[in-house]
Amino acid sequence: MQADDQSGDNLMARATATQRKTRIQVENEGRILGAALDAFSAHGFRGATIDQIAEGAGMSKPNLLYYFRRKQDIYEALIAHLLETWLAPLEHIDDDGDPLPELQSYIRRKLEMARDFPRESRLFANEMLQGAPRIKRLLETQLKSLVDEKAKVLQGWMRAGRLNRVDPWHLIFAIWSTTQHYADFDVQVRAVLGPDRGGDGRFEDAARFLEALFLDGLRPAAVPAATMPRVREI
Amino acid sequence: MQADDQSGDNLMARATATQRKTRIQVENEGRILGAALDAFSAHGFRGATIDQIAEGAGMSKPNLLYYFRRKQDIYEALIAHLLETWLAPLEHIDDDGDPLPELQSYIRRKLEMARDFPRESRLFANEMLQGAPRIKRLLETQLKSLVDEKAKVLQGWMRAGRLNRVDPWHLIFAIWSTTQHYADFDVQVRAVLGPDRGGDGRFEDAARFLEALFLDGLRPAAVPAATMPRVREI
DNA sequence: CGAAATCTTGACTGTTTGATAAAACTCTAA
DNA sequence: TTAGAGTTTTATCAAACAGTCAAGATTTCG
Repeated sequence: MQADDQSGDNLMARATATQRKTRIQVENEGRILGAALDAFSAHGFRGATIDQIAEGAGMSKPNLLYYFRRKQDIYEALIAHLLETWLAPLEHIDDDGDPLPELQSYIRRKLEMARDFPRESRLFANEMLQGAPRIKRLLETQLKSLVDEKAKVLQGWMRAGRLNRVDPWHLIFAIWSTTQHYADFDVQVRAVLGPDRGGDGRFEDAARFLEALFLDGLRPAAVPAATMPRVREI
Repeated sequence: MQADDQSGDNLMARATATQRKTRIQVENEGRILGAALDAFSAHGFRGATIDQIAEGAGMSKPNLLYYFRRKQDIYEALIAHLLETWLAPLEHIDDDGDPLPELQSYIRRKLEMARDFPRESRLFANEMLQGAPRIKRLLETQLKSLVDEKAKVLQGWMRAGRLNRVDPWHLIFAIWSTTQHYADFDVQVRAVLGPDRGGDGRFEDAARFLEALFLDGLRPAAVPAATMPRVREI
């Protein structure tokens, strides 16, 4: 652990004690973070500029810097908030549930996030492309332990013959990559599908395809009953 | 097609006619493009700086600008070269081959590219994240027609009962995303797999997993012979 | 109301960045 | 060997950039 605990909250510095947020503060910070999400998700940390964000938020640069003292503070506020929501669906996978429905709803949720929060997905992708300099430690601790935990759930299902035996870590990677692809590579997806199929229906088509791929691909094979435990009802 | 055919070759401009490249030219352009690939793939077009690239190439900034007059020229030279190599594996899919082996070798080739050319993969990803401003037209024409062509090959196999019926376009997206994930999200993959499994063996594990996922998932289902054409020998 | 707290702005600073000009140097081929 | 093509460097520029400051405007609340 280290001591770089800047919580994007520079107002604390000038106030003597912790204090409630003003109406204007809430409003402006929201506008700033929204504009910053646009900028950072499209151009990365270095490529985005404060002027650009300020313009997107409809305020002057010094005014923006009144709420977030440094460019980094805005970025870190976004990243911190991002990680929370980004991992929620994975946490939701339930050991007591049935394998295929659990995976199905996980895939669906991740795909919905790609559809509804594409900027967040791109921000995350951008951070990864840069080598995750700001969150590498978090990935190695928080993320790793969460994924390890869920991988063991999947392994349990596989041992019970309720799921085809594959590497559970790589399975999770595959679900991440295929779903997030529809946010991160949206331009490409639209361009390749063309005006007809690249419209709003593309997410439903993707959902259908991904369920076919993962669920059929992972359904336990029909093998002689002697060599493998019976599949439970689903 | 359009007329923006700047082939990153600004030396033509000052020479009266097309001329052969000097030893030094070849050497320096190579060093520049290598350093630029590092910079652009990690920080995107806006985030990368000429100074950074010049330093990576071991030369002064004005010297670099002698070979490529503008930052954009370097970037465009990279992108142009990238698209060629990036689509080669897809073109290689053979209508006359057998479905599963063809897919298997395509997946393997794409995964090898993620392993051997991660910077190229990240450069491409970065361009996508920014909305592909410089190659959108190419995606809509060249890429689309190539993917359409191969999707029809897959559809033919599906109609013949040699491949499970899924959306072929989304199948191609899935292969792209899962394989490129190992280049673009490399930090995350390493962090999650940990020091033990995140080493050099991760690509072989990934290959094993992806083949299990795609090939088992796409193998034609065992259905009554009457309802579906017989599977050809493979 | 009116004073304190909060918010906004214009003007500014030092630095980085993309790009240019011209002089100086090096290589190459006749 | 030497003229000229090709290469490198020094010096420089204007714009873009992150961030500061103090003064003015607005909101909040007793």
